[in-house]
Amino acid sequence: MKSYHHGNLKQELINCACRLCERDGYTKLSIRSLAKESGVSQTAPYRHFETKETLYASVATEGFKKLSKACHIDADKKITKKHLVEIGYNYIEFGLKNANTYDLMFGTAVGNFAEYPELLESANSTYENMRLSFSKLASDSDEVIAFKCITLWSMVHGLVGILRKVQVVGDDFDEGVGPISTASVIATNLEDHLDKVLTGLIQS
Amino acid sequence: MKSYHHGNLKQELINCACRLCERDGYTKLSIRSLAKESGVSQTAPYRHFETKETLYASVATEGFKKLSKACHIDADKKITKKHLVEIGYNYIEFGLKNANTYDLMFGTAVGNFAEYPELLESANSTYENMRLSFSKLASDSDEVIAFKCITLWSMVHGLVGILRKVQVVGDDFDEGVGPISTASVIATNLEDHLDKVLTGLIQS
DNA sequence: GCTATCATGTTTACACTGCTAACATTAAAT
DNA sequence: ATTTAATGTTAGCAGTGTAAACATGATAGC
Repeated sequence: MKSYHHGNLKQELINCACRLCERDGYTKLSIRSLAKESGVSQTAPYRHFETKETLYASVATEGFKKLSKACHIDADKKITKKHLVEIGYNYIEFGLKNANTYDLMFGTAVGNFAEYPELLESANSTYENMRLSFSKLASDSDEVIAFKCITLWSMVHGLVGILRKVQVVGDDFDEGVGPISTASVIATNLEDHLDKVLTGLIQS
Repeated sequence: MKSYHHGNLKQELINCACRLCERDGYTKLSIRSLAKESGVSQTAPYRHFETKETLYASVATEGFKKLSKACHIDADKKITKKHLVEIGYNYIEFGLKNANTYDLMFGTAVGNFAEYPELLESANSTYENMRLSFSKLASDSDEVIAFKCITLWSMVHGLVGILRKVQVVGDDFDEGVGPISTASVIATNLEDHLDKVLTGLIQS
């Protein structure tokens, strides 16, 4: 006894899209398959998402919320360098374990965040969280804090990219000092690595 | 008086694809439009590229060759830290000026480089060039050299990603210490920034 | 030089996609 | 109770990747 109106279609579409995006990558996701999965007509999603990019933006928004949570450090306690390393580590872990969603968040599938207020908000809040943590480590100026924060972010962001690129090739290629094995070494000693870089960053 | 056989179709398709990919982004590129552009039937490209991914791989290969060239330092002269900063700067410049091609090289459009020998070769050779430059700076062990090299690479790779993501939003958003203006500061002082990070890296 | 072969190009066709327009149903507002 | 707006459906367009069957012509062996 299915009613004509679904009742909760938008949220169900988003949930479904998040699941399928992460499972198969966002390129494999089609609005039509999504509609079928929710037992609704092919064009029903268009009542809730103007274009496919709008749907992508919703998935990316969810992604930033999860990333925010993964990188959150309890604000009450005193922040040490160890905490920052932890943030970086958690960031990288998120990027590697949610690789397909991560692509949607940082790739070009969603062109301009400013067109999607919720997305812009969730992305900015991820940044604000990180910045707050840095601000509790030392009494730097706002500019220096922001600078360090962006430096850490680009560092871990870059590592996610390189590690992923190198992982898929497989490790029977460059025994020794090639990019694959080197990246592996970095990956297995991530905390050490982040610690070194952050030490340089914090002291300067 | 056009002959049935084109004569140089494969190379023309690659050139055309490189141009269109960089102009419109690889998602806008279709095999059919490419064929039309070369004045040939819709399915002719399939005689030269098994799938669309194979075509992508060719474009990415060209990309790595250009990147290699952009990051090349003349091997004869003595390498100083300044040269490494220059490499990093050139890398970032390439990533920003060839953003769409860069996506193809480091995104997920081409899944596994190992399936495309020429691509794997050109990507590895980019890495080897960089590693060679590092090896001429100090007498580190191969492992340390590789480590530093991957660290610089992930650093600049991450900066390209963050800078691009933040650029499209526009700079009338977060006056002061938001990610946009901070990234702008880093961008306009790229040499300084790389110098700082590299100094920490080289001394450790 | 003649012919068989094979690389390369064409035509046709299928299943899929994003998206629009016109219409149907029902919940909410007046 | 009636109007209206939100949400759903159906039909259809133009475009896509790709496979199969066929056409053409360059080239290799006789």
